Amino acid sequence: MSKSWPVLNAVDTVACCSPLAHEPMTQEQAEQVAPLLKALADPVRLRLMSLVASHEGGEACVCDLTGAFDLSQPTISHHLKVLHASGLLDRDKRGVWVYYRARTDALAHLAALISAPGDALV
Amino acid sequence: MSKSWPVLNAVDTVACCSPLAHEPMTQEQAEQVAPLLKALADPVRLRLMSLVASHEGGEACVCDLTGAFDLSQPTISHHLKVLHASGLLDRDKRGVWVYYRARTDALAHLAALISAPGDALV
DNA sequence: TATCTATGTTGACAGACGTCAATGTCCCGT
DNA sequence: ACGGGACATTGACGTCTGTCAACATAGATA
Repeated sequence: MSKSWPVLNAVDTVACCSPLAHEPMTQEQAEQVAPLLKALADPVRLRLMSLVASHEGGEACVCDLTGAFDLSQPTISHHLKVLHASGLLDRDKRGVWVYYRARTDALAHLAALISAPGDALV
Repeated sequence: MSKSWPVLNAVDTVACCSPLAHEPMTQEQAEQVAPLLKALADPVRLRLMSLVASHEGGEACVCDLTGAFDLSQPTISHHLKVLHASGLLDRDKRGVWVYYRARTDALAHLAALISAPGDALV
């Protein structure tokens, strides 16, 4: 429980710490990273991330997304909020529409953390 | 909804499908992958994976793990069961002890799926 | 056989989570 | 100013999840 480093948000923590298998994670690191994975660990949110990331221009408005699911609009809005709050989606309101964009850097850092040792981090 | 490919377990699905941002995931793919992420999306299980993966020999018995947490032994056993059931940990009973080993291939495939397009899959 | 030790299982409980209907807010066109 | 469309928030509901105490099982050893 050294708690020596400065306060970082979840994405920064993912960016700074070692791959899963290189050395044991501290409890603090785990508690910072787990919410990011939890945000991704839902079928609807996984598809939302995928739809946004693969959409032309790298961004999509809510109206592009709701049609892909058999869920109510508030439910989609809720999932987008979770992804935005965790730092995996950027939010940009333009006029009446709200556009979401995938934080590919956050995804890449998460991927680097999960993968086996030997994978370099930025 | 082509549902044309044969039944695969979660790890195989991760191995076969495209990175998150390359093309939209199908609902079926998302429902196969999400449980893997959900298994990782807990601070205790993240640290368990990290402890096992970074332990000498690449494996660790339960007795090596329980001491790192302020949790009861049944709780650790429960988390290990979740990780094993999802295919992220291999289980090997030798005598009285049970050894767990990280499925680095599954982790690598998960990481490849999460990361941005351009990352090749095996 | 009896006992000890390492690990898993069961049952119960509080809290978190996904979902929806209803409502609210903001912006644009008329 | 008014009305409508795009999106968010609220409150409620059932379900899932993490945790523990108690108990069960299986292997080693005497």
